[in-house]
Amino acid sequence: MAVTIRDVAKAAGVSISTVSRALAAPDKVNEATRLRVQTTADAMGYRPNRAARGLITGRTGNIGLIVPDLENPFFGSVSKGVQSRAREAGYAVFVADTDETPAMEAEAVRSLATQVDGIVMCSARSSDDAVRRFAGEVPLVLINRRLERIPSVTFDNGGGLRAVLRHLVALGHRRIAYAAGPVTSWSNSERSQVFAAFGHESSDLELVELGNFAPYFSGGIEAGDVVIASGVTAVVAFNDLMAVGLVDRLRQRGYSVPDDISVAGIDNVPVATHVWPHLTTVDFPRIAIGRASVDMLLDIVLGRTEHSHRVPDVAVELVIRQSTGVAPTTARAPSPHHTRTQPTTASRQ
Amino acid sequence: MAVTIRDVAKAAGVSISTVSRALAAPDKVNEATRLRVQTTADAMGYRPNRAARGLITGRTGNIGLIVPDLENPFFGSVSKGVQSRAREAGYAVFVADTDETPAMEAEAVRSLATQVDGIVMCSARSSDDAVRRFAGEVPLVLINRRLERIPSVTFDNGGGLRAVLRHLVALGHRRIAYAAGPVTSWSNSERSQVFAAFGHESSDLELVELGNFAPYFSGGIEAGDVVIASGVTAVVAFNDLMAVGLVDRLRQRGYSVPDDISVAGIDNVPVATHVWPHLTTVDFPRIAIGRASVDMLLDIVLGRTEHSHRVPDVAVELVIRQSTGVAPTTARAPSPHHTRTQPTTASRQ
DNA sequence: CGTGCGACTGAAAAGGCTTGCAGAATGATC
DNA sequence: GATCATTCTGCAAGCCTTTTCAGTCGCACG
Repeated sequence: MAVTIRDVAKAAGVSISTVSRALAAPDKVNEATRLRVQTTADAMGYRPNRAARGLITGRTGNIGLIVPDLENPFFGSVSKGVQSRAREAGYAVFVADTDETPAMEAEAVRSLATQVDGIVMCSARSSDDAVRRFAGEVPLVLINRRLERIPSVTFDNGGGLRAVLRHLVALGHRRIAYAAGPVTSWSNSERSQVFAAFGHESSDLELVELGNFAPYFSGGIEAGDVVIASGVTAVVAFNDLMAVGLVDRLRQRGYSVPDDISVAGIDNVPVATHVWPHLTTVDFPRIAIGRASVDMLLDIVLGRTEHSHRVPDVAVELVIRQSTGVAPTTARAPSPHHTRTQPTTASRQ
Repeated sequence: MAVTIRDVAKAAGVSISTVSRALAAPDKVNEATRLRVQTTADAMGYRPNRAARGLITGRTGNIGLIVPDLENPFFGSVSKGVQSRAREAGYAVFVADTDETPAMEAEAVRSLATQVDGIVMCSARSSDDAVRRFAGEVPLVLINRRLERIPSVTFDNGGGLRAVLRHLVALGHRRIAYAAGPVTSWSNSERSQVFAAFGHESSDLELVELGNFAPYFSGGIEAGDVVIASGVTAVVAFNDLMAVGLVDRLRQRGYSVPDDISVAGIDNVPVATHVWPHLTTVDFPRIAIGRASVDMLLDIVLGRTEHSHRVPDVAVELVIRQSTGVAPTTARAPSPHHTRTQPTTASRQ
């Protein structure tokens, strides 16, 4: 059915070895024959069978990408970055969605391990030990999780969160909540620590951690009531999705954002500017991160690992928008509905 | 490095053929040996090399998924559906993101064709001829595009749009716009036709098509000004993302949704309920669609194609929320800012 | 005890490709 | 014209499985 190297060889009147070389190692073959082979190959629509090639070279030309949730725009962006860099490098990419469960991560690694040259794993939900085991099976690069001696690309989680907190403090907030994400999330635990430690920067600050909540809109809805009950004037959510849910719930309950309560997210996913008020958040260059992870993986796979195994935290950026404002003087009770004057800021994207 | 069937054979004291059979065709081998082989294979962590297997069986156990934009939540959901069904059936999936360009679709098909058993192609942007050519290269199932003699799963585009239009008419709207999506999009052209044809259902209706606009938030921003200039009282956008951009732009320009202008989207992606007002839209069961497409592809690949080549349009559902309302009596000029009383509707998801 | 049968098992080919090695052809040198 | 160095090119092995085909073995039956 498909045209094989043998067919091309016959058509071009050369041996299969010559065809193989003409296509893969152009300088080891006479220019004239090379051209002839190339032409007939193109004419016949020949495409080398990568499985067969992989069998002998030991490399598949594929990489795997494992993410917790493809519906989450954060991972969509990362996937896009991984995609594009991989394609440039001539690699195809397997994607596996694990529904945020460690079990499926293990399964994905097992089933992918044999047919890829390496795996990029995003926001791994598995235990440290499990992740180490994965790395033993197949070249592995972690995104958004740091683990001793495992290559990873991470971003400055702590710096981002601190920037948000300083911003809120500058606006006069003194009682601030962190709406935590999944317990199994490495970045959640890092943020949680940074949040707790922030109390030392300035005293007279009351920091309360709430949750954990699911890293979705629904988690934000749930968090909304808890935030209200906690009596804070500002809340930072684990991610933008949760922040958006929070804002929605607060409005439902009759609270105005940011007049009664300020809300900030983390991630700067597109939805952050789709909602009103536009979300104050922390921007991660997600596509760049995806691309960087592929570069790192290829460095390892191709054995050109000169540089360190860990990309320094990529810089993050506090993006101040309309969901955070000065702390209310009297707070607490639902304010009457009032529309603020329309900011004229153009929306991003 | 990796443990091969030969290693297992040696360890279990049998031939490689026996190992192969023990694992793949349990009834063709003595129960005792089967157990012994199974055990040692497990103990050694043997995983058959799928490339080698594919070489001989002609099947790879992989399928390809091609989508225009992974960052678009619509395709994220579809991917998730494809994912989960494929995994259940023991298939791994390659994903390719084409950045909405026909050229990349062709490239993706070419590079995937040799290493998958079939491809699911979502919202193909290529010409009919090109798509036909793809289908000639590899078993292909189309999502969201109908093409004579090519298997596809589509949804009732026309019915969805008509439902929205009837809804708007019932609310008293007489001048209604359709903000069109990409020219290369099949569903856009179908919607465009349905929209134009709708004029016949009731007379005294003024239907204007605007665009084309990009199927993103940014496209909606652009569309917003055009909509205002057109003087309509209601607009249906090509998709939710565009509708959200539209709403944002209208608010920026001082128009209230739905008091001055009603806006409806199509797709019911999560963001539809993340924004305020929640978007009136048409719901597609995206995950189910993804799953169905895999079923269909496998039917073809495995040669069990009893049923027709085309899944009947899957049902869609009009979801009425807060972005559409009764037509304004005097319309046109930006209304003063006024907040409507808060609906108490619970948000979905 | 010889024959035949069934149930298992093993040898070997095949699948498409890369690559080390040897052979052929070409050209240059003496 | 013969020799030798250079390119090129072809042969064949090998990558890991599956699967056909033939063979072994034990056992029941005559």
